[in-house]
Amino acid sequence: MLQSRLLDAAIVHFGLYGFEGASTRAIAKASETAMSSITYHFGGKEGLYLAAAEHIARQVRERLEPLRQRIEESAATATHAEAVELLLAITDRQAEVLLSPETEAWSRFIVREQQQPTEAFERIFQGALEPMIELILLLIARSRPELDPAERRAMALLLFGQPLILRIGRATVCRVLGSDDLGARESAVLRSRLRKNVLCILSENGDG
Amino acid sequence: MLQSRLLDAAIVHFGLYGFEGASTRAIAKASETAMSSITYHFGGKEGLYLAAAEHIARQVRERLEPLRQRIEESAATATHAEAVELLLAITDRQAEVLLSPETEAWSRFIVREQQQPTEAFERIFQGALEPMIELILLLIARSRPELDPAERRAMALLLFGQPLILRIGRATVCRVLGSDDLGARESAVLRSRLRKNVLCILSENGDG
DNA sequence: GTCTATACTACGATAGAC
DNA sequence: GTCTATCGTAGTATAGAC
Repeated sequence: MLQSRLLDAAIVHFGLYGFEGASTRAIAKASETAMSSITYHFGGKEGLYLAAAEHIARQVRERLEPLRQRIEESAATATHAEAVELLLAITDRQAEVLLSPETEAWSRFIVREQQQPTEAFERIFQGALEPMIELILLLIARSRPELDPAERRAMALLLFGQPLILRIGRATVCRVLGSDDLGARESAVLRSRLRKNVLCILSENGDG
Repeated sequence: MLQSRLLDAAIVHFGLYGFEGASTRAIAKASETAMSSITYHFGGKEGLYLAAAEHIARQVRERLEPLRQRIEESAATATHAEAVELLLAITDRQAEVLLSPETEAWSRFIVREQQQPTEAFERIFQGALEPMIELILLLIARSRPELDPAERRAMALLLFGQPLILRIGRATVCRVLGSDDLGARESAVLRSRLRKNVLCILSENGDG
């Protein structure tokens, strides 16, 4: 489908070169169509950009959906141990998604929007990031009810942020692990360590 | 000084718009000079880009230097508690730097290079990131000698990565904290929570 | 709906005045 | 060292054929 080919190419190009740097000619060429198709289907470069943001949000949401349903069903009645287990499931799933090659282009797009938010950030935030963070907050409220709300939010952000280096600092991760890319071995070590970190943070036996 | 004005403007523009998206005309205008000064001083757009990367690496290194010296002096003989204290000092300093407004432009530049590394990444990595991670590794080796080297590297990366959301996910952090920017109150909560997280991870009383 | 052709603007590099 | 002027290339948008 032409529109979907254009959206995929748009995410790659906007992610790599930014809104200004990307060229509608190149996006059209990668989608094997003429540049003016973009005007026709999306109204222009800006319309394509916003549609690309929504395309990303939709796909991220779809990947989260099974886990979200599972959590919404059980969060209200979960014990401390169950809440911790669900939090581990979220961060591990997040790491899995961020480690998988197909999210590379999405990530580049989202990171640009974080650094300099436009209308597109709003769509990605509300469509993908906010639901995920709300889930994390819900589970933190059950597993660490003694913390005050501001600290729970800080904790949610830091938990959510921890796996981000796997994608956003990819070049550094590879260099430090002495590997050209993150294969099964490297991924396993990173995810295992991430899991232990999350567990430590949630049980908080430090003198915190 | 003209060269330094050009470098500062270059970091801002390359960070915002990427290498292709940034315009040498705009950089020259922001530096109140003619575009051909860039050719004269840096040989062209690419030369300016690499010089900007080195400028960033140098400034990051300078900010780390006092802490680095303190750690190099004491790391070899540090007790477990001292090593943990120095690690807390590193991540807290990192958070402080990432929260400060002046690193906004650097961050945008570095993040672009992480996502799509060029020769400029090499200069930033060797000049700024690698020294910092080596310090973290040194201290982890002293505070958690029982871990095998691969896991120590994974731990160093995740510890190093945890504060990154403060800068890279700034738009999300602000939205979740319900604040337009990160003032003293928000920064204090985040840094305090970060400190507790690092402490938990290093003492590892989870079942990990 | 998708194409080609074209109008207009902005880019980087460079030559040459001072 | 810094400027202005100019060249060739590439960008977006749009009109109109089919």
